[in-house]
Amino acid sequence: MKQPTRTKTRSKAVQSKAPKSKIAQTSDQGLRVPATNFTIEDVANAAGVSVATVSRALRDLPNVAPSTRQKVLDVAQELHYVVDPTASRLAAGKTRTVAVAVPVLDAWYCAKVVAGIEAVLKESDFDLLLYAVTNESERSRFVAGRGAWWRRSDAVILVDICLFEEEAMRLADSGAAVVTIGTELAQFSSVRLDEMNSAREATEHLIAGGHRRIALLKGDPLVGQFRVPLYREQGFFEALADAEIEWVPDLQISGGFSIDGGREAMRALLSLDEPPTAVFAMSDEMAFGALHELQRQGLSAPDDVAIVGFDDHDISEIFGLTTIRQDVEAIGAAAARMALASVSRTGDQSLFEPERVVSPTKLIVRRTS
Amino acid sequence: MKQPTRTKTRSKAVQSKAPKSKIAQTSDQGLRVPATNFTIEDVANAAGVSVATVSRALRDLPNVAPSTRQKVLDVAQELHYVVDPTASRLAAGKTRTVAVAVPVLDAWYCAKVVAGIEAVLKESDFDLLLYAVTNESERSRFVAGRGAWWRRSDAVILVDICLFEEEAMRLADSGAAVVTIGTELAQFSSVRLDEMNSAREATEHLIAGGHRRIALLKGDPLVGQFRVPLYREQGFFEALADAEIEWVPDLQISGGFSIDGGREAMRALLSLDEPPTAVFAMSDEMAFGALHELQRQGLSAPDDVAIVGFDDHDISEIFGLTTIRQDVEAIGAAAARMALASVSRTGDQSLFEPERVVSPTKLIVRRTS
DNA sequence: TTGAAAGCGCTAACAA
DNA sequence: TTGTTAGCGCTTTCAA
Repeated sequence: MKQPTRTKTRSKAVQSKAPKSKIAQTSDQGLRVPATNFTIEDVANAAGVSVATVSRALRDLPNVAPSTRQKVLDVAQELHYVVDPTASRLAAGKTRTVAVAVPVLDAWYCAKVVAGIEAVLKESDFDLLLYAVTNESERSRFVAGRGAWWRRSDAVILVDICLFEEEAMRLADSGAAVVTIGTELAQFSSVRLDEMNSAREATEHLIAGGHRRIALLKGDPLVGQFRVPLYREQGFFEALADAEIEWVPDLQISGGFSIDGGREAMRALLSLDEPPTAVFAMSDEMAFGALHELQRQGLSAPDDVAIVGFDDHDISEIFGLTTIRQDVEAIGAAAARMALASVSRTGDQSLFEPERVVSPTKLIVRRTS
Repeated sequence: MKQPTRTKTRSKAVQSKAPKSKIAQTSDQGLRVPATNFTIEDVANAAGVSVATVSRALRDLPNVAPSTRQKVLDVAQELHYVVDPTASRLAAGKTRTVAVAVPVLDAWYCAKVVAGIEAVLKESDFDLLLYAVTNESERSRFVAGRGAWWRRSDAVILVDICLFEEEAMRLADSGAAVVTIGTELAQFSSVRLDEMNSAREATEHLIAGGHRRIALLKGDPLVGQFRVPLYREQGFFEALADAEIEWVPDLQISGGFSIDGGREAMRALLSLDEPPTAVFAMSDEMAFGALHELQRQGLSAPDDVAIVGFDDHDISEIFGLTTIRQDVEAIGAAAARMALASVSRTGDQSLFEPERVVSPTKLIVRRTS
């Protein structure tokens, strides 16, 4: 028969006290948290019950006598006992952790999303594993099959990560609950904006201001299923079409969603034979760069070129930037809630209908238009 | 005798193939990653060796015949086998994870630090658990004893988290390697700026510009051992003293390190009977707020009030803000490297001398001064 | 060089 | 209501 080596040293007689050997190491230092880590077995011995009972009591499961539960709680408290999350995970198969993947960490948008997610997870005592999935190779490693998050998290939230259909299928097979932000895939729950109408509204605002030569400051070339730039583009074009404005290809330029990119793009636009009188930037950060370039050339918005951005970045108000406001933290929070919901659902994840949330946006008119 | 229920179904005869039952579920779908998760035992069976050998082979341990190792590697590859990190942690006691605690997630500074940390951890295949430790109660829960990170991470990096001596001692006892950013504690390795001299340089720059009525835009009231504001303050005062400028208490005001706070503070300063002619803001974001308020009142920098910030935020250049530049990502990266170094060190952590890095800063003169 | 087997600390059937 | 015990999937002596 199996011989419980470790336990053997502990006397059954010890009742409402922790095993002698371990307590000794703690001594009577009062405040200090013991360097020794007690196990569930220590608690069981000290409380005079079985480990199973301790486990139940600590997790508020039914079928534990109130007095027993209290006893266990007291002992655990006294011993500063905390369940080892790793052991718990191994035995129960739950990690109480969600993995979050973002394309960049130090962009305003991503930081806000993560903040929104974290706040919600914290309420449920879930941990957050953070991954920057910056390029193609990182993405495919993360997504296909067993990324680092695998078996370390119950759910994964993809923030503006573009997936190919095949990758999506693999992810769906991974056993984790998946929620996407910014993209929408057949298999997963998602939260996104009504990109098209938001972009259309921004563009219509410019048109209403009398502009007919409007440039589009876009993001990078697309990969996978990251459709955000496409949708915004579509809204932009529809607005033009409705106003019967002819589209000039030269006025479409990429700014890579960055400040620097916006600056470069604006420079290019201004050097055109016939520069635009207005610019719709797909992100506020690109708009900042554009404003900067205007300023450098002694020009200003809206006098020389009107500008509308997208996001309502914390700093946009200072620039007086007209923009489309979105509540990024709320988006993160919503995604986190979906993730928690799927995790707590029992049964095969693929049997549940993906949930879809469209977060509202609002045109904020300021001075640059 | 112990009866291996699960294993029993697998025939010993199966040699260089995975157990029939599991393979069957995968079928011959080619690309799809099998829904079934293989275990080390499956690999062992398929390779015709013991689990111990698989474990050794996979971790590049010595005492494995080259041919055996290759065999194991091949089989593992074929089965898409990936070690379960949880089980591995439980058995080996290493998590390959570091916990990062920041006071806020959506501040420019914190996002950059986290980005720096993440980039380094990724290189070593370490995961990053992210925690926002916003208030006193969260801090004490995180730090004292067994926070959520406990036993889930080998190291913890505290970003501008203020600790009381007692809390630091508990943390030191926790068994995790600890690195602090922004603060310096006796027990832990740290990376910080030369706050005092940086602040002094900023102030001296203002004084050199002829200013004698200089306001100080500080952070919040202090808690624990978060000394950054104190050090910057000290540098500021020393510069004043050196120039024999008398200090006016009214000119010292808190802006909570936020844009809004900076705006409020500037408003208060401007409503003074004798407003300052210059402001040293302890962060660029507060400086942005201050600039905004100036602008609102039809004033500008440096004509009406000169402003110097601290950080060199991505957007500072656009505002033409004179500031103290720090390389925040590098700071995060340095801290991460220290954390990895301590983790890989064997033996009692407390026996090692804490490492201390002071990251350089630089005064960037622009238009606001 | 390899394998057998005892854990790591917990959860969850199943018995009692 | 409580206890016993077989795992969870891996690492690590200790033998062979």
